[in-house]
Amino acid sequence: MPNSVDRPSLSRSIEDYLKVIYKLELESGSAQTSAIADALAIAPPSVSGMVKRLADAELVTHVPYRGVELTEAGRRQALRMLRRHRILESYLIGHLGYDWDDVDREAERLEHAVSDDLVERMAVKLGNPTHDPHGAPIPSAAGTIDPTRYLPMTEIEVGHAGRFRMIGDADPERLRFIASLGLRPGAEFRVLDRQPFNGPVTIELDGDRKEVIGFALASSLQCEQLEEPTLP
Amino acid sequence: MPNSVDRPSLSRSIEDYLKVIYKLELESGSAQTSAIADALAIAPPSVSGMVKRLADAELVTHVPYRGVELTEAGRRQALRMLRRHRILESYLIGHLGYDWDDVDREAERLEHAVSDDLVERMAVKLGNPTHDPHGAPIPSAAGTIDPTRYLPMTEIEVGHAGRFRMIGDADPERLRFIASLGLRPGAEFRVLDRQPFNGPVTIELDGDRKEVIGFALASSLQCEQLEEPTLP
DNA sequence: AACTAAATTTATGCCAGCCTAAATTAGCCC
DNA sequence: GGGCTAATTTAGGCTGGCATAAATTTAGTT
Repeated sequence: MPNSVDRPSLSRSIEDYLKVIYKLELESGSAQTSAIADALAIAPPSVSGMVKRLADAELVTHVPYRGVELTEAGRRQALRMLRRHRILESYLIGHLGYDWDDVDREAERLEHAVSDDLVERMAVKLGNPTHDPHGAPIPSAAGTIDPTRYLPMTEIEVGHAGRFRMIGDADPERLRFIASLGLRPGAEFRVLDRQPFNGPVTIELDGDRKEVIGFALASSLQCEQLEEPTLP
Repeated sequence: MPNSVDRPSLSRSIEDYLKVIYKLELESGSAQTSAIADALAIAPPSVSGMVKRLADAELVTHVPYRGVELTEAGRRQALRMLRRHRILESYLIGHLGYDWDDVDREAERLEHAVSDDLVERMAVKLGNPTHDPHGAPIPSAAGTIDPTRYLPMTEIEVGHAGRFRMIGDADPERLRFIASLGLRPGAEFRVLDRQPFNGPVTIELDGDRKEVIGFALASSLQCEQLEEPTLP
């Protein structure tokens, strides 16, 4: 089986664009120029230029003034980057003593440099995990990913129990705050109170009453709503 | 202690130039434009251009038409790269199952991406080694390096014993050949015969007679000549 | 239907790093 | 010291990837 070598190996920039476009499609269904520019902290015209190149390389399709969509090849590459990132995070935490909250920067640097071979070696050392320490699913080497969608904590109904599944965020400060509340992937809680407009959510966790504050925070906590309250 | 952050962090290209210039200075005492171009597999005019930028950044001094010399800052950066490379090689071999002979490519990619923090974490996991698996000395985090110079195997006198110390080469084929002879850093041998002009060297190793062939090969084997023959 | 605000694209320009071709310099030989 | 050769530098060009300013399109009023 002649490994699919001799693909031109994407530039660091292109890899970042694909990753961001993938995330935007997932979160909001579409990837618009200004959203990409925002996420990459560059000016919108620069995105227009790159989008042209990505479309030429058939990694995205582009409808002018409307936004961009990953092609099959583009999605494959994006998932490959996501796998690298999450395997790297897992390895750095598991084998090199990195903390939950500050591993993202390092993984971000390395994901553009490691070979597929090294990623797979790390995966083996980790026991081929399917989820990273933040609870996020790790795409398989073949490019498939667990499609389960969870709810933001802000949408779980008052009185219901929930299980915290993953944190879709990499900001160290937020991660530290979440960890300080005792929220880890798999943790079960009950929603005691909830303010409208994605306001604070009050939960009971491990017998304690805790307040989860801030729109960006509670809405980035991906949870599953449990049918039967587990804390009656 | 405000860590020396906010240095502009050298580009990948610049890091490669500094590494190559360091090696050339070490091997032949001077670093000339064409030698740099050769080592990096780029055209000489490109080197001229980069040398100008390196000189502007005070990483090298440049005497037109004469060559280039690392400044103190340049040498510091070169040693930092060497430390990264050798720690990475050691870690990949020791903890991720890489082989002696094909670890170089991976380390070469990673050395531009890893953070100093990660390098030091790997060094700790390895027990702060002073030499890598090829026998090459690893610069300290402070930027000092074991200055010991060994002899190429081709210069050890017939009848004398020697100790193999390090292989100054990364070519996988050569490394495999050397490994197949049983030559590992620390191995002791006796020179039985030696052809002039860096020709083949015949040695006795572990009781067997072996022939080390090829100029580039035997001369890249750095050895120490033992005063008292150990195999009488 | 026309006007306006916001998003997007086009037009230009800059820098890093590479290239080739042409000009320059160094080193050597007689 | 003149001339040849090899090494080096200058000149000019290209691509990737960013920027700003100006033009264009979309969408939401009214």
